[in-house]
Amino acid sequence: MIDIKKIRKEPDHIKEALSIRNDNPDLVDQILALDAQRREWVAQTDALKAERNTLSQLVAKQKAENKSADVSHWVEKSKAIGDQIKANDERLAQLESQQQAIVSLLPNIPSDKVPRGTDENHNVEVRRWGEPRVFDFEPLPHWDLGSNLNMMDFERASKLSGSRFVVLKDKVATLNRALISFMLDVHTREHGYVEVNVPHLVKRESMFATGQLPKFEQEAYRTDPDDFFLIPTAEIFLAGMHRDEILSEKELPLKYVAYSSCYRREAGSYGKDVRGMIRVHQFEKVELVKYTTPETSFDELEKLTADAERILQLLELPYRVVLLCTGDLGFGAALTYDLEVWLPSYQKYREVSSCSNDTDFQARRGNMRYRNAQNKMEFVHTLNGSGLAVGRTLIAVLENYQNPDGSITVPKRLIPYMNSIEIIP
RNA sequence: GGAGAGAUGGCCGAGUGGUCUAAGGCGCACGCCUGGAGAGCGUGUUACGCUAACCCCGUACGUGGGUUCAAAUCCCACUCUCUCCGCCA
Repeated sequence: MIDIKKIRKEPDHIKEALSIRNDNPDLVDQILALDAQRREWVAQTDALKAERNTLSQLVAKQKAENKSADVSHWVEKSKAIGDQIKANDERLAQLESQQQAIVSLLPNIPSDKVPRGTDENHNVEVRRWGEPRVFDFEPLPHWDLGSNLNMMDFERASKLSGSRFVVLKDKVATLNRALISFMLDVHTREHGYVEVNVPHLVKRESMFATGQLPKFEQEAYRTDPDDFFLIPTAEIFLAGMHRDEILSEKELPLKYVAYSSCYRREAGSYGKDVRGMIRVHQFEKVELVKYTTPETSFDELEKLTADAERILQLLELPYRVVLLCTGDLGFGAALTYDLEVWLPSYQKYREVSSCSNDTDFQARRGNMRYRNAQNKMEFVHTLNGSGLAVGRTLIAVLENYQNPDGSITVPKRLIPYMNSIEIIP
């Protein structure tokens, strides 16, 4: 959520921010018009309430002095004011909810460091790590590798659940589990994150706080009675844990890591990545979230990104880091680095992590504050990033570590997590 | 699913119709005191509106509605939390 005061003070800045994000800048004028009206009504209604209070006090005083005093004059006047207050309050509530509805549709303001651009073609590559392997045979895509091993089953997945699902079996299933444990261990033991195990069902307001709602309702799965949402990422929970709380500066930064399944409808991605398990309705992810002070959040984002990168380095998977341009930035993000791993069958780098600084955007929606050194309340900054998307990392391991005979060499660091198996099958 | 209890400031907690934004305590921040720390003393400690900003001032006791001249306080509905029983991985 963007601060209404900021919108009031620098409307042109916000309009600019909206238009470079391919969003509608006219929303700002709508908001300002509503806000001006709203404030006028607040002032007017407050004045009426103050007047009524004075009258009430007069009545009380008169009655205290003389039980039988005639106060009907005051009483009548007060009654009339009361009716007006009631009408005003109704109108005010209306204006408030209208304004709120539009403000909650505004995305975060991009940081100055974000390159301008309309779409992903304007993203800027920041660095590369590792050399894509040169194959002396034709590398297979992961769906062929998995099916040939009889460890990846798309037919049964779609028979039971439909398209965009996958069933992992045998040692590929174990490899998947190995990746999860490995990632969690590195982040908790070496990077100082606290492991959290989260519910996969959350209330509507939790989806609002992190920015998934109201704009992206069609992306989420919802349960019919009870109105729960299946989390599209553990971020919903991690970045919402301290909702309506006041943290102390001493405990910042807070660092959490959670492994969870993620559920996404992938509405509007028809025809995209239809083969394999690159884009499925249910996948697993290890998610990193930090709560920081405003002063340190951008430095902490660099560290968080490095923490995620470390997983790829330890697995010796070649990747690159991309700075997203304004047009490609997510709803709540002020600055985002994507990590993209090399996939031989695609001859391309594909996203395995997205690390963002959401600044105070989520903190405002979720009312998450801290007391600074001057004892003042301030909104915290929240950051999040995948560390990493497990399914896509699994794909990267299969494709990059494949052998001519269709077997898969287990990356060194995963061997202890694979019951010492060094090669699949 | 059945029965009950509760929701007040950063926290605990008092307040059952007017002088209550709200006692008392704790925490925290700042100042005084001190060689330093502690103790002690003093001041402050939410949001919105008004303001260039500060002060002042006004409004606000889970949410919404009702009764009343007047509601934290009485009535109704809702939401959420907790306890017990039942069911259950």
